[in-house]
Amino acid sequence: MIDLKYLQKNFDEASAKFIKKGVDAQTLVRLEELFVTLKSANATLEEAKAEQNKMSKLFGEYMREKKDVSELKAKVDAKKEEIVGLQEVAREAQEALEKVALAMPNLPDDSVPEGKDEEENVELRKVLEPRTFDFEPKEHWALAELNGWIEFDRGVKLAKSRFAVLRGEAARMERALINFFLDVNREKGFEEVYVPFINNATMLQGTGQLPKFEDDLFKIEGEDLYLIPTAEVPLTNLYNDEILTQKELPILLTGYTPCFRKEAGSAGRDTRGMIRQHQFDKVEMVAITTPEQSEAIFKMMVENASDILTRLELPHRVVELCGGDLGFSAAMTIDLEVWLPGQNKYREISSISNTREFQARRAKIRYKEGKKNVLVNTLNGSALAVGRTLVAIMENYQNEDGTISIPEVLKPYMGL
RNA sequence: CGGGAGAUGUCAGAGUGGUCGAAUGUGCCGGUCUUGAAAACCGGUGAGGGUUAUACCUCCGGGAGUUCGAAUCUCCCUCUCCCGGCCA
Repeated sequence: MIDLKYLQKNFDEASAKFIKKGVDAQTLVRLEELFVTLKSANATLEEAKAEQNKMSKLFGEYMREKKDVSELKAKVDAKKEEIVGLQEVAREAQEALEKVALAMPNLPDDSVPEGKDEEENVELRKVLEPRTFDFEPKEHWALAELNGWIEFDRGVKLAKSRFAVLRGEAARMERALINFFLDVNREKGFEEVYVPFINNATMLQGTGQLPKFEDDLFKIEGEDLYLIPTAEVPLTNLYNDEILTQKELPILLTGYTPCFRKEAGSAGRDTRGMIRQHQFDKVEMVAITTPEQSEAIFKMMVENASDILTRLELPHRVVELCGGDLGFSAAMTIDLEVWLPGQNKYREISSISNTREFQARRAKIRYKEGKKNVLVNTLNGSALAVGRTLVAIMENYQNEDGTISIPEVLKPYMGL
């Protein structure tokens, strides 16, 4: 959630920033109006309540002094009726504001490059040279079939399209990758956490998936519960509605979870293979920091994810997202894209974002700075997406006969 | 899933219709004392909104109701603990 007071006081500045993220001015004007309306409705209501409270206290005095209360009662009753109406006005104003405000994306940082979509993202650097093949490298689904690693059709049978089954060595590599990622993250100071894979609506709203992206989530029928689309949800909301001490910050967390996404809007893209599935594994990093700490932690998280790819000897590049490509909650995002020789392009394998106070305001995560309660900064990033790493290993480590070599760092994890 | 008890500030725990945002203890922060620490003593200390700052409003698990007035009474829901059932 954005800071409505900031919006009101610095309207022009805020709208300039929002334009970078593709929010139209009309919506902003409306939002500001709703905020002003709510404030005045509340002021009127509270004034009436103050009068009523005062009269009720008087009532007690009258009773004690055995004075006649019938006149006072009549006045209070009239005031009560007035309050009912005012309350309704205030409630409606509140709902109208929330509806718009909760659907409003985060403001991008000043440093974020201008741009409409992913075409205008900025490559910061490349890490490791892509290997040269003396044969035509295959795409991962072809390799999956040759090696009996992935069964797409049986996954579809068990659930529906975009579910897959990993078999044998592939299943073991999936598990090995999870352990490897968690170990590296732990080395870097992240605490390993195991969380529920099902969270309630309040938590999903805290991190920004609800109410706007309900269609992308798998909901449990008849319950106020959803399958998590990323570990960012449970890890960040671990501290939902809490006030932390400054001493305990920064909090660095890592956890493995499967992720469940409907991605209704993605039909037609990456329909083949493992790139876009309804269920996938991911190891996530989450940081809860003071505003002063978050820049440095953000860099560290990017370095860490890049380091993991380097240890796996997977060529990749570091890309800064432009304003138009930023996600809903992010103030800035850096993606890591891994080289896929079969597809002959770089594909996203990690996304690291600083949401600043955006999620903290929604999830009410604060820390004590002296006497004051201050919103934390929350950051999240993949380290890494497991399924896509498997794909990258398949394509980068393929041999001419279609077999796949195992990366050195994974061998101990696979008992080799 | 069945039976019983409960949900109050960091925690523990009082409060059963008004003067209670809430005793007391504890924790935490600041101070005195001390070479330093501990102990002792003194002071401060819930959250959100609102205001330049006060006023003022809301919150005692959540929601609805009774009442001039609710932490306190009624109803519904959720959660926790104990007993039983079932179970990895």
